[in-house]
Amino acid sequence: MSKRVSQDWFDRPVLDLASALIGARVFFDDVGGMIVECEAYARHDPAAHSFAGKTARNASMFGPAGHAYVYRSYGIHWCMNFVAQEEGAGVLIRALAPERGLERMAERRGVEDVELFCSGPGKLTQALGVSNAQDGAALFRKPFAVYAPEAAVEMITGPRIGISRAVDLPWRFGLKGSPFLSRAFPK
DNA sequence: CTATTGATGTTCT
DNA sequence: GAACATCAATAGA
Repeated sequence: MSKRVSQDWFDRPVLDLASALIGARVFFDDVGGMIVECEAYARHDPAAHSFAGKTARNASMFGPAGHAYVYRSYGIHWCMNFVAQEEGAGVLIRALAPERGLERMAERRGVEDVELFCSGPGKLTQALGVSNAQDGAALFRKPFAVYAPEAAVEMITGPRIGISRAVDLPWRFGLKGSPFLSRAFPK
């Protein structure tokens, strides 16, 4: 396995962080895998939760880089972001290729198909056991661990999913050809 | 395969 | 009241 990163690795502009995260690995309590899909949300981005300013929900986005911002989505799911260098900027982790803790993922998700464990932002938090208890947690300390990519990866980009503002920005990043994406990238 | 809908906490209007 | 960085179940082509 490649090098486990420390806080300074996260301390970079949000688009740089998002592209660096494809091929990186994230584990929570030794459950996780390779990041194959993510999206960048910038400080003055109309689609970002931080656009209208700091609130109780998004406070973690305004904290230091390298921490988690976890929010409730549609009243049901949890979604996890990695906070970047700029205030109010973060990267939504959308899909993982599962590598460790497969048994626990299957239990938490209630499915057997590995491709359904982490192929979406709500799915992967359920598989890893991440919830609002991890909002604001440091990603460079236990029980989290993040590892930089081992080698260069073939990356693709496209419009972000599930938003209605700034829909044309190509700030969704993916590992080309991965079977673990939440959806295919448009041609 | 695509389209539709129910679930439902928090934020926004 | 409406919208929302989602998902699973269901109906139809």
